[in-house]
Amino acid sequence: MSKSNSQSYVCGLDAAIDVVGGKWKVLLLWTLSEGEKRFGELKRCLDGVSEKMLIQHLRELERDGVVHREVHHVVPPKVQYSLTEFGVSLNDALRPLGAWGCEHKTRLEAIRNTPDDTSDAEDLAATPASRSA
Amino acid sequence: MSKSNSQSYVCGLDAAIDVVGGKWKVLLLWTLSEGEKRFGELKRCLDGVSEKMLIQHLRELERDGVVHREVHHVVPPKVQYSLTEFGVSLNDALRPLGAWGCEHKTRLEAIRNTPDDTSDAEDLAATPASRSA
DNA sequence: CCTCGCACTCACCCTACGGTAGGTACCTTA
DNA sequence: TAAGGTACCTACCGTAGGGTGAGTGCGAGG
Repeated sequence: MSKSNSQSYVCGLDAAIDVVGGKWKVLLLWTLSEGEKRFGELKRCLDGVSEKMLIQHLRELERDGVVHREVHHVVPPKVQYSLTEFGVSLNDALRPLGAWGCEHKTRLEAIRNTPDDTSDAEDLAATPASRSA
Repeated sequence: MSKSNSQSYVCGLDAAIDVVGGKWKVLLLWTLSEGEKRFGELKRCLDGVSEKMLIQHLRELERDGVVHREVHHVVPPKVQYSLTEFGVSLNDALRPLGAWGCEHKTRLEAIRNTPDDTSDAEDLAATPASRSA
């Protein structure tokens, strides 16, 4: 992502979103929170991710210090990925957000699956009808 | 964003990230958490956002039900944006993440400002010949 | 009269994010 | 001998996310 890279984050949220803002990043964290996993396992767990993206995101997460990469120099290559304490703390910080998303996910899915309502009938030129949150 | 749009979210985190995953979304939420603000105010608060993105993100957040848009039909147009209860709950859910980011933001900034280390000396493809383990 | 500010809209452009496909070095199994 | 698995790398390519700049309708200020 790197939305505001190479300059100061405003409130910390930027930083966090920056770390976690890839397409598969949160899935990776989520999956790794179950425990150590190797590359192929992750690939199978995420199901749909391309190897390129998996590696890329793993590298970024490693670089950010949230995942640990352990290479075993054995004949069929074996690499274990796991969360660092940093990553665990990140996962903890993400938990409320996950709960929020879980709680409202059906609603959000519904919104996103509507064929684009464009329900701005009451825009700058219509009756200010009663709306409710 | 819409990383996995029109299909089920895996763990709720996807959904949340989807809502909040724009470049300025979290900043918007953060800014709006201070209270009702009008368009120009937001523009000045975020400082650097283009009007297009501001509107776009505001629209998306409105569509997701996290911000409320109130149009006053006065001669110089006046539009007030505020958080809905939904948005407030989202902000609450984001707070730990913000705290996490705040706590580690210097570290993350440092990582992101390093001119790309590529410190993988012991990789799988480092020494092409001498690797018999 | 000209311009500015508000709150947008529209058109164009460019980057980077993400996907696809093919290749690598080594060993195991059929 | 061929196929397959492991953990990658590399090049190419399409799209969408984001940026720039102009225009709009209206009143206020210089």
